[in-house]
Amino acid sequence: MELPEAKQKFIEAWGKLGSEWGINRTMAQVHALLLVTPGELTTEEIMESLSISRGNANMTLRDLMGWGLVEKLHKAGERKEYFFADKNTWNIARQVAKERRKRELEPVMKILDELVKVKGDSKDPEYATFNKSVTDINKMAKNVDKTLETMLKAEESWFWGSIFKMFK
Amino acid sequence: MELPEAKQKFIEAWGKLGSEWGINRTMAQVHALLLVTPGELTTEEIMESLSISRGNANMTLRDLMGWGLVEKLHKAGERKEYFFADKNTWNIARQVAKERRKRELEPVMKILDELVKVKGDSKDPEYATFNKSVTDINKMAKNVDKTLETMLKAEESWFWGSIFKMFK
DNA sequence: TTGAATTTTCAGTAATATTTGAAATATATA
DNA sequence: TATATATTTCAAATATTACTGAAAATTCAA
Repeated sequence: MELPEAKQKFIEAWGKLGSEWGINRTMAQVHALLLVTPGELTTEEIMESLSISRGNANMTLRDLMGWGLVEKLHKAGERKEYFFADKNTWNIARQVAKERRKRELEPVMKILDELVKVKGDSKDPEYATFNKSVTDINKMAKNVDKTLETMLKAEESWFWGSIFKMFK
Repeated sequence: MELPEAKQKFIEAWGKLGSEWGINRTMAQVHALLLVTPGELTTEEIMESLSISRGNANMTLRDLMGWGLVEKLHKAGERKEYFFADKNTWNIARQVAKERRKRELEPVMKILDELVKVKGDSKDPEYATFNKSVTDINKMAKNVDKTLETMLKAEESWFWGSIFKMFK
């Protein structure tokens, strides 16, 4: 396989994976493009390369910056803005984990905390079932949250090293 | 908060979380409904409870069974089918991990394995950047895969216990 | 078998999400 | 300040995904 085709495949695969995980395809594709590009790209080049409109490119890049995955660069004497992605895979994973934790896990945990407090007659199967499910899910959410917290602070090699000690 | 309202909130929250993670809202809601219901429900009861059509209920239940999250039950002398969910949270997490690994991680890993093999001139920044990103992502994917494998085999308390030893 | 009860299918419709493109706004330079 | 260049916005168009409802198929008891 030649490089241009390989890049294309990578962009497609990353886009598909993103869409399966609630991230819009174009956003994942722009990210992928920047990951396999040395240096920086202009909006124009991204539009061209992925055949997307100016508006789409602009909004997508803004979103990616909001996720902390992409940054802007101004070159001296140039009007155009240049975009590049952090290519450190561990940083990417952490950044995604951090944002999803904040945007999705936290709100759900807030609701679960409310629901765990709901009182009722523990002899009533309706209540007992509700309470058990909510309590268990709440515990799991807290475990996931703690694990993410550790991950966010960790060095990559330490983190996987610790994980793999589990196998033995 | 009263039980019926609390159930409603739980179903909504689970549905929202699902949709943020690439699982359709109705599917997550039906699952949530079964999680807070003691015993089993018929298609009719699910339709009624969530205000969805027969067709939707039928397809959603089939999908949930495909994910291994819901099972059918036949009661002696009855024509109707009854549905219930496994309420063990650890089983649910494992089941979801297992399916997503198979459906999404595996296909991506197959592509990454191809892309890692692509040859080129390591002096060429285009190639070097592509190769580094793909190789790094491939490594991370393999680490995630191994971790999932461990999780799939593990007892809940052992798994979290091991994870939390990492904190110290 | 027959037929009532139940489940399944799927074409058509509805709801959501994404994308476009052109106008409005902003910005740097001369 | 004027002008060319670049960015942003957002209503409308398109594409994608999910849902409905009724017809077809299946199932089982009589």
